Amino acid sequence: MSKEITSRKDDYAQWYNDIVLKAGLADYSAVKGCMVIKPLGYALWENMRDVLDRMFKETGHQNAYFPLFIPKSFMSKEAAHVDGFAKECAVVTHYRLKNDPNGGGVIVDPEAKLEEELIVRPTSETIIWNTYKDWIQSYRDLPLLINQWANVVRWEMRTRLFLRTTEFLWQEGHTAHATRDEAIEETRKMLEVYATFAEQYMAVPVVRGVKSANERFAGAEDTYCIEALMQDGKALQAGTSHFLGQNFAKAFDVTFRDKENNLDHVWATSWGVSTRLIGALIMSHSDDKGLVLPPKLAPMQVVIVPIFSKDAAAQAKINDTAAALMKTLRANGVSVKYDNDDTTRPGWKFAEYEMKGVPVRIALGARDLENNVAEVARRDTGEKASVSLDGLGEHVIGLLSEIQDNLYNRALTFRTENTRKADSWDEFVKILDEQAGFVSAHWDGTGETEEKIKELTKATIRCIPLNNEQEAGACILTGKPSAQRVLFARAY
RNA sequence: CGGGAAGUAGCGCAGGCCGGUAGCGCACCUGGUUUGGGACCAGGGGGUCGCAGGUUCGAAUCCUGUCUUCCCGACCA
Repeated sequence: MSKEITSRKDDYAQWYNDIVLKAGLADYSAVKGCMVIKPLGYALWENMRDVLDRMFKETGHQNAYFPLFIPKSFMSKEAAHVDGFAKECAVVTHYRLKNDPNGGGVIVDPEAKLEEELIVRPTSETIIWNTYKDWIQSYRDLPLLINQWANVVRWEMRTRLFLRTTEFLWQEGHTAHATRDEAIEETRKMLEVYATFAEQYMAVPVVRGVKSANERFAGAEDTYCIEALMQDGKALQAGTSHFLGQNFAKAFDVTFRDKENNLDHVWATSWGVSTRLIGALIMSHSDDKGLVLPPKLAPMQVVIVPIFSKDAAAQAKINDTAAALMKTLRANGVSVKYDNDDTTRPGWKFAEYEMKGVPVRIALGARDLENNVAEVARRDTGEKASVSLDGLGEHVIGLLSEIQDNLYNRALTFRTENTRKADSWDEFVKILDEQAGFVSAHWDGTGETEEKIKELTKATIRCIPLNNEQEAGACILTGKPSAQRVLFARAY
């Protein structure tokens, strides 16, 4: 296997693939469009999931689980929803195989055709709302705040590791409320949970905003989103939170009695983030040496690499020093590994842990111990320093926190530098072609104009930022009046 | 489904025009020396050259067909 990875600047897509494959996050699988998430990738997902799950519970949500299969008829109950998902559904038509009477392998048993086909969930609104009908009778049953950790399948034409796979892992929250305002508040609250997670844990700065009608979730009244900017200047939708109005409640007839005994449909939200976040993480921080992980999510935060010594006493001292350091770090909740594998050499280990994104590496050799120091290398900047063994544990803990902050600040600076205002069509196109990034520009508010801009430039409206500054202007394409700028970009 | 490219060892590739013993790098196995940025020496294992036909004394190589994969579009978290 080649040890080199393609440079970010030469071929960003290839660089991204190299990182995923060579750092050992995931692999292509036997099933086209699906991927195998390898232990490192899965450990990362577990860490993300643990933090998010805690945040969901702190905001009053409970986990539940709904079926993988959805009766086909459910999909047609909400008109916009079926329009959005019909083109990418996997369908189960039979429930049995049999030996091929003509020899060879097995065939689908034609006798075993399902009366009603089952859809492999592309998202669970329909099956969940069909269930909520039975769970909700009274305002006393509200709000209903449920989250599900699950896999979903969307039969996409083209896939990319983590960013768009046929099957992916995610969480989907589905809530029901007595009032419109309460549901909107929930939608915004969960958006803020996502934004906090992205910024404080992933160290990825995000723009909180609302989608234009064209980009809205199929069946939503409003789609809120967090948008991040990747290192190649393309935007990535990192999470969405939808205000569903009463659309699904009406489609599945979910009603409740309020305190005055009036009957009304409930108000709904849904929100989700997926393994795509791992793609966002990679494309925000990593470099030509491989993955760079934020300390708060890294499965391994510190690795200690011994420089073996032939002198048994010196070697024993190296082992003892490492053991003491590990004890201190573990007592402080830091995950640390002592890599005393003697079949690979230090240089190989250095490169390997850089590829895997381990935030801090400590090298311990006889020469260091004579001077009562260790070599401490940080992954984010590549800096190496000799640090005294006295208080090394505290130093490392501080360094992890510093790396976390540095990654966020670096990404924020990148985004700030790559967010530009355009006031004319020429300027708009020029920025997209020559510099990429977010472009803040006036738009006349119509779907037709948005569509036209997408056709001409491949750029879409990523969002209308929340608390957007109101400013009179003219649409960059049509010149019609506009009350505010919106954020455009080419996107994943 | 349109437009490109490629299928040869686990991975990455050469060979192909000009048909004649199937090669290289990495990885793997054994033994030894090593260990401060992807070690070195010696030895070893592994391939019906995508598949099916054809031409030929002889095909990885030429011809025909076919299948698959990847990249670029349409679709999208």
